[in-house]
Amino acid sequence: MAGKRALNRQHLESEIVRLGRAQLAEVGPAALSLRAVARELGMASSAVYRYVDSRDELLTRLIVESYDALAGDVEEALRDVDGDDLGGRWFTLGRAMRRWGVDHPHDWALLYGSPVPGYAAPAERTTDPGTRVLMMVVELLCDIQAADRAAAPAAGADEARLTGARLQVTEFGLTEEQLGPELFLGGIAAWTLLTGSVSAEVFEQFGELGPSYEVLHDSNLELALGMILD
Amino acid sequence: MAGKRALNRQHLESEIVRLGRAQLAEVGPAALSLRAVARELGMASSAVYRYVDSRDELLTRLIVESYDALAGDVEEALRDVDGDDLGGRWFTLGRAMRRWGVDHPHDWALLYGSPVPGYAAPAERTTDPGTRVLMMVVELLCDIQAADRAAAPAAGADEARLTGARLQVTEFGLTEEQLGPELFLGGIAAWTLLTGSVSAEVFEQFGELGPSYEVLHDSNLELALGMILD
DNA sequence: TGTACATCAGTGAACGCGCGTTCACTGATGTAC
DNA sequence: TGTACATCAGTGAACGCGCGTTCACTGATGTAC
Repeated sequence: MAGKRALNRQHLESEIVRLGRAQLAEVGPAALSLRAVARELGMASSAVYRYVDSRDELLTRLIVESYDALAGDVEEALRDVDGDDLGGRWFTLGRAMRRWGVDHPHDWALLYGSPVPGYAAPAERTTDPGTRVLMMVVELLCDIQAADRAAAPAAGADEARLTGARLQVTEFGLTEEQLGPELFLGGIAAWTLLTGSVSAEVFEQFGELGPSYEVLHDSNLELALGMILD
Repeated sequence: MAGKRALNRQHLESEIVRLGRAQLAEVGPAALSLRAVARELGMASSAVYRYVDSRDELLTRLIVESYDALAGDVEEALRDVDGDDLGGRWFTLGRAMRRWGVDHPHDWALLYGSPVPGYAAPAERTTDPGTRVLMMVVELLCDIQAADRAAAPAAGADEARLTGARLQVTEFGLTEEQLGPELFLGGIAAWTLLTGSVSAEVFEQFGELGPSYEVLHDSNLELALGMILD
């Protein structure tokens, strides 16, 4: 039995998320409206409540789905790269991330932009998908350390900074043998520069530079890599 | 003559912006409402139109005022620093910027977060205040070059990247003798890492790390400095 | 296979609220003579 | 200094629109015997 209802349900659930995403692109997360989705679906506004608990829940679904789409793209890009090519992995990851951000600017804003006022993402649903790409970076960092190719540590790293970093490394479930504090700090900076670079383009912080943003991003990736590798 | 009207006008204009800023912090830029401001002012909603052209104009005023407040804070912090202490200038600028962002998270979001859907900032009013801090970084870069203390350029900077950078340097009204393309690219990366670092904290992208963010920021500043100085 | 009952999908009205902006108007402040 | 007129501030009603969410209800799909 196909299960007419089950099928319809599946279809409508995905339609709602799809239309929600279109909404998002037009009016932004703060103005995301269930009524507008219902309208577009040709249903009474009350009907969508059969499929979605509330406006905020739709937002959560959009967030989770976006994190997964981004991580999926990055993962796929990394599949074609030789694991031993540490620098190549970083560039590939960084470029795939930019690609996704530029292709889905509003989804990028949802993940890495300003928080939505009045909405708090439920950690138990967003944390795991939200850290997938970061985890790939951490993996890369560990491989860099294993290959003994970590960048020379920054000059002025005092003790306070290093003990803080050690703490956070253990919070990731890693030991210092797997990921030293200096390399960890370099990784955080590299990650921050990476996301900042994509955000700068997506949010047009330098105006409309056009294709130059791609060149800038490569330059940023290069400099970021210098903080973790060599 | 004091000019009762002129005085009142001045007072109300600043009150409107002040209340608008409070609004912003509560509901975000997308939901910024003139009616709510009027309510808080105890006036009819139509009355604020004597002082503000439209909702979007209020948003513009908030943006311009925020850029100026941020730049003012940074400028003031820099006044206490020896101009020859190039590294000190960078740290001071970077820390002042973080301070302001952390103290005014919603204003930071307005300047460096997701664009407000349906609103386009009028370039003729926002560009100048919006680039004041960046200009201080550019000044620093020029001074670094003049002191012949630019960081060693990144390894893989190919010709395409450098000519792109040269173009942008001239768009800043500078010559290559004042600011070379490699240093310019380092400056962009440093700036991007700086804003990304503040945004990561303000937008709580690593969750609530608490005081660790300050330590991370210092680490990021240090690594960013390595891309421009030495 | 057919019937009886339970489940689910979708409706439409309602509640109570919000918004930006315009417009004709009253009453106070300012200005020119 | 006083009066006549012009300017400005603020009102309140209105237009036309939006929203999230609940609730009693109809009619279709599914299930157990």
